[in-house]
Amino acid sequence: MDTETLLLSGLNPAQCRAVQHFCGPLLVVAGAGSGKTRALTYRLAYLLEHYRVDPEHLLAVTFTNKAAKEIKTRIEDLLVHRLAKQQGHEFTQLSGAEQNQLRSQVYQQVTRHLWMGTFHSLCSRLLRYEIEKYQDEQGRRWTKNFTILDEGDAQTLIKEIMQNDMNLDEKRFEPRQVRYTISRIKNQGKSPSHYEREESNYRGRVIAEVYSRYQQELAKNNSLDFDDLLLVPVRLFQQNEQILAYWHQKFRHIAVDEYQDTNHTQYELIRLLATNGHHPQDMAWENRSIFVVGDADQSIYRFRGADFTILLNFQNDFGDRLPDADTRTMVKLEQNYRSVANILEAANHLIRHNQERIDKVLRPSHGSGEKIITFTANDERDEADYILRQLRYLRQQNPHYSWQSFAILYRTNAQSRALEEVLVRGDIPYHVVGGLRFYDRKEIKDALAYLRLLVNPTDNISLLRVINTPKRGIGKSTLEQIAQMAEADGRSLWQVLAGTDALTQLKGKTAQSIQTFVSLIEHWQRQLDTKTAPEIIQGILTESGYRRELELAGTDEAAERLQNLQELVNAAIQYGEENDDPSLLGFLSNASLASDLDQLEEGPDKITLMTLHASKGLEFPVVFLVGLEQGLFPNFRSLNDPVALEEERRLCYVGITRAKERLFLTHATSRRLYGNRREPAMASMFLQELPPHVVQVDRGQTWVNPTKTPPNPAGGQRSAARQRWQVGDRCFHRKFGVGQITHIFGKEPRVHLGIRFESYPTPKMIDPRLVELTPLED
DNA sequence: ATACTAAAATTTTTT
DNA sequence: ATTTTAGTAT
Repeated sequence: MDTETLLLSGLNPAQCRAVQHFCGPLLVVAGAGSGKTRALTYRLAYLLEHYRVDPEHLLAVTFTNKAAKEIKTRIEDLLVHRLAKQQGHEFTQLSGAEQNQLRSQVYQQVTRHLWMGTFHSLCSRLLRYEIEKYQDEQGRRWTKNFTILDEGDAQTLIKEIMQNDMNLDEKRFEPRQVRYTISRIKNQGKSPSHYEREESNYRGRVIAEVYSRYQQELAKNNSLDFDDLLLVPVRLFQQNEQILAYWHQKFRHIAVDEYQDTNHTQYELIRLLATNGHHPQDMAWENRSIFVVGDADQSIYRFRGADFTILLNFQNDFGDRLPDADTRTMVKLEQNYRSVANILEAANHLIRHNQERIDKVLRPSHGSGEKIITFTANDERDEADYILRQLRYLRQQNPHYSWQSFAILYRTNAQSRALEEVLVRGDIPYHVVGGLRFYDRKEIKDALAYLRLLVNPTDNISLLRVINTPKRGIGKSTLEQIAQMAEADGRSLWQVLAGTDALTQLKGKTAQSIQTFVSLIEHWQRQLDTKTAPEIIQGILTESGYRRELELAGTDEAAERLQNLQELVNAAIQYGEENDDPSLLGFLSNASLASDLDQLEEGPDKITLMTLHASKGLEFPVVFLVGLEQGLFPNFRSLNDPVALEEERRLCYVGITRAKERLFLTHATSRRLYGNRREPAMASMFLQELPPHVVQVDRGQTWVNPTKTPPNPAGGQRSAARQRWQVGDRCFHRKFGVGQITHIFGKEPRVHLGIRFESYPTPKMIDPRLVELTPLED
């Protein structure tokens, strides 16, 4: 079988057209579940294998690091099979050693040369080569050891500037808001003075001032924030023709996934690389291409600067004006391979309520399936209980469902707590994606700060983080003195500490502590070229006393922290194995840019809890979409803003289209917020926007799948479960034995019983509709 | 310099 | 309700 057949078999005609695309622009409009990742992967493999493109010339931008890894692996798989065929073998029949040999050959020749990753990771990689040629409009410069500030660090820095340097009233200027505004200004490519000219009111002047000081701080710390990571390459390309020319000729074939979530800086970057600054319509596209994949209906990152009109404008931007341009520069993938027809119909019907979109429908490949179930709960606890019951029931009815088959999706991270409590109680294995990232944990940030300080001693933020962690008796007043000395002659904190003048000015004990700290750091710095990252981390943890402090604490929390630090060492080892020339710098970038989703490995069998945003690109046989309440989802901040409301609807569309077989939509009439109850909560408008004939309301009398016969967990004794219980009643439970009712929670028919069992020290909470409970006569 | 206590803020989504 | 921040006592 030749390459052509191998790579095109099993694809539909539209997918084939996308895969076979060689030069010029192509927009692939890919609805949810239409095999877009597959098309992208095969296209890249096809470029390499069929058109013989040198892997050096490919640039592929993915939305997550995980997606990049996946696509790389899949390309490797395709190429490995192909190579085996060429040598007259069937890959799967080769011995393990031979398979590994082929894999390593493909890796050495092809995949290791690919530039594939998120915008941020690709830019940080490019900047390790180029940043020393860059200077900003103030003439400030950075070195390749720059630190990447995460969102939290950026927030803290802005807050410090606002209260320490500028004495601003926090009531009038919320640091969060200011950070957000500055990020927006930066993404529009505006300097502080540029912004001030446009917004010359008081607020505008203040924000411009914070922005200006913030950039100054970043430069002083040799640091970049997430926005700079994208902006600096763009500026560099704009100010230096030769640099742009180099990268333009290197990246002859550019592919971008999730193009609808591209922001203006990212767009500019792609435009520059693809066109070398020429007008795209004057471009000669021989041996060059720009290939983007996206779906405007799944654009959900407007708050981060994403603008889906960039996708809608693609053909104007990169296409030509000839009459048949549309058919030559666009492919539509509308065949959905993921979900049953009922779910697709609901998704199609919902999204049609949006004004600002291009009409498109997803065509089903499967039968209608079960109806979508909606359920109204009393509160978030009741909602979680309902899900627990359904989980058990579905598992019991369908042996092919494992825990991995289920996902619970919600609008806000805070909603996970109530769900988790019930899942723990119900003994259901689960994991939460998002929320607190691994790299955001205190102990991990501390360890990373040590590493950052080693490679980038000008990084004051990291220095301040570690100088007194663990406690060394170097306190606030000492640091203030040092900061003043640094300020006075424009040195960094490290330069002052490492210099001789600081020690002479400070008192004996403090000076001693500082001397010890400085020697430690210098000691580790000398190891940078000889030791590996994991070795250095181990050294830091031991020699700094960090590990000992945790060991002495002896609490569960400390034990967990030690465990996490060990995980960090493991992560560094793994990074070393996965990368050709592993460097500490690379590991640090990786840590700054890793998302929680990237950590998500194929692990033990668990159900998944995550936000709707995090679920993008994933699929599950059964999806529970919870908290469908007006004000929560759609979020209250979007209720008066039609544009924001449409984004919420797209988010709902994304959620619905994650489901392959079953979809459950729940809402609660009352929900806890800030500790007090907020009610009544109206059902989400999105529920009214679903086509009624594919929806089945679950009223709770039958907690079972209403389209089938009710289950009978009590084995014909269901009437027993219907009994009205009273406090003091005695009962028998299959597992816990004889007990007595002590409490009744909730009102019929959804009650929970507090039961004290003779065999159990504390009262158990039992749902009589869920477990068999036989009444006993006194 | 650090440990403890009271108040005040938090919740939209994230590379 | 929980978690972060500011203030005070040791």
